[in-house]
Amino acid sequence: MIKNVHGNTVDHLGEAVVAGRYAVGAALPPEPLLCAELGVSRTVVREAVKSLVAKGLISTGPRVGTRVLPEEHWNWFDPDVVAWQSKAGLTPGFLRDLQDLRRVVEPAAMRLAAERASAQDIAGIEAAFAGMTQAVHSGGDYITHDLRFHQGLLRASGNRMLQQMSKVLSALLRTSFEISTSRPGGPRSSLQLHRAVLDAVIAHQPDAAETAIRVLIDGAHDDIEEVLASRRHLPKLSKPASQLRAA
Amino acid sequence: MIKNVHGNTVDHLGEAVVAGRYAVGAALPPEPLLCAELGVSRTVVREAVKSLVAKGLISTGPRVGTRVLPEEHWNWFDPDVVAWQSKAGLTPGFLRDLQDLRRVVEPAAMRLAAERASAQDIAGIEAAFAGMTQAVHSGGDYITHDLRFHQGLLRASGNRMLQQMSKVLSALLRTSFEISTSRPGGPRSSLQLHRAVLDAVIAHQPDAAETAIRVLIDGAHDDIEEVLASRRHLPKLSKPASQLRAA
DNA sequence: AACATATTATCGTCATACGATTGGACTTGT
DNA sequence: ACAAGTCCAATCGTATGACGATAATATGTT
Repeated sequence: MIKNVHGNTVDHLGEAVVAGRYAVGAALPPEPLLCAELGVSRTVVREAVKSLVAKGLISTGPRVGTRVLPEEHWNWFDPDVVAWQSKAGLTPGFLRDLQDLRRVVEPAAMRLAAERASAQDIAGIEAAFAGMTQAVHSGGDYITHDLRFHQGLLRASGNRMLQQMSKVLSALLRTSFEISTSRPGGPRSSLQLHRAVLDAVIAHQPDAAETAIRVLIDGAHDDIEEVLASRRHLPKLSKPASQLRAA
Repeated sequence: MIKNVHGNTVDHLGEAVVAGRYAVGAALPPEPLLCAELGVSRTVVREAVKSLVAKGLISTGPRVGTRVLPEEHWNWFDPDVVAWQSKAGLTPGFLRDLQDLRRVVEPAAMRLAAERASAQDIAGIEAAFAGMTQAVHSGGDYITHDLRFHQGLLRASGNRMLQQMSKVLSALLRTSFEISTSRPGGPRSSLQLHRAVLDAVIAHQPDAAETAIRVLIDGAHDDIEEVLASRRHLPKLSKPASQLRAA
């Protein structure tokens, strides 16, 4: 279980902060206490704290302690931060932000991809699509290939920043996937929609690519909104898969 | 000059990595050497290295050393990373990525801002605009207020991720500003364009807001492309202001 | 009551030592 | 000579102890 002390410590502290275990502006326990709690040396605690500082989660200072920064300082494009948030439970607000982002970014990225995608890009996306197809027909890890599919398309946009968003958006895609698989015929129809996007990109048709991805996104959007509406009384949506299957 | 050892060390190393002083995949000097170079203890070097690891710039391992990761791992939404890149010199490729991003994000964000902006948001943006106006007429720090203006609008979108992009986009805005001020009547006409955006947001008119920001963005876009085209023979565009004034 | 001063909790930095990992050199057997 | 297994050493990883630096709090003085 224990692999490397530093990584575990960063995850533990990062998770605790993102989950809201310490209020914004409040101080974490002093370093000696954290050492005792986690059973590691001060060296490890300090390096872990520095990592969280680098991600904008906390700030430190002599006498003032280690304090949780307001959320607007958190680096929401950091894969770790998003992972911790996902683990702690995706709040409706966070999901909505992700949906906004996706609706802004993916259509534009598809346009760029249709204009710029290289043969290598296409090959990678085709491979991902093949994996999705196989997963639907003969069983397999659909979500992984689905993520690769979207990641490949963003990469094909040839833009560093758009590319990086795939890491963040994958949190939304995962949730979306959990929902769509709970409906009859979800994956099969989804497969066609994905194919349409890829075909448009291959044919270098930005308009068609944008239209196709919009259909895909809107479907996922409606699914998620429906679930959010039906669960409005719950503060958080954690472990979406199990909750949805129970619904 | 020397404020805090850790911050200086992180900046020094981060700058060196982003500037390409060490090739991708190559190893930085071993920790003891870095200690000697920078005149700090190993503790400081290690914590600085951990910070860069947290930002996705490098990875470490026993015997393998501290190696520079491929650029796709770099966290381009981290304010520090962008700042180091700006300091090292904005490459044409980086500027183009930023322009793509801006053209994707800002119009959509203006729509959201027009729908959701609170009175407090508006007040902040008005204050920034007042600062811009004053800077144009009676002299002052135009760029700071300009950045606040755009930052305020992104904040008004009510979306955490869009909000964070202001930090990244400000690198582009700064460059754009340097260029526009070098043309006759640049700031004055720019002021009108900004006013149009703000008015549309206040009036809750998403379409008008999007149209207005597009005009603003396209103007900046053309300016930058023109400069990039005229300087195609130069590998990097660093210190754009002085270079442009000399042109 | 206002201001200057001392106290102290907490992080910041340094120094040293040893453990853990891994790439490369070395040895060995065929 | 070559392949496979073994050993070695470079480098990061972790632990410990000490002292300096900083800023909030308490204290004292006018």
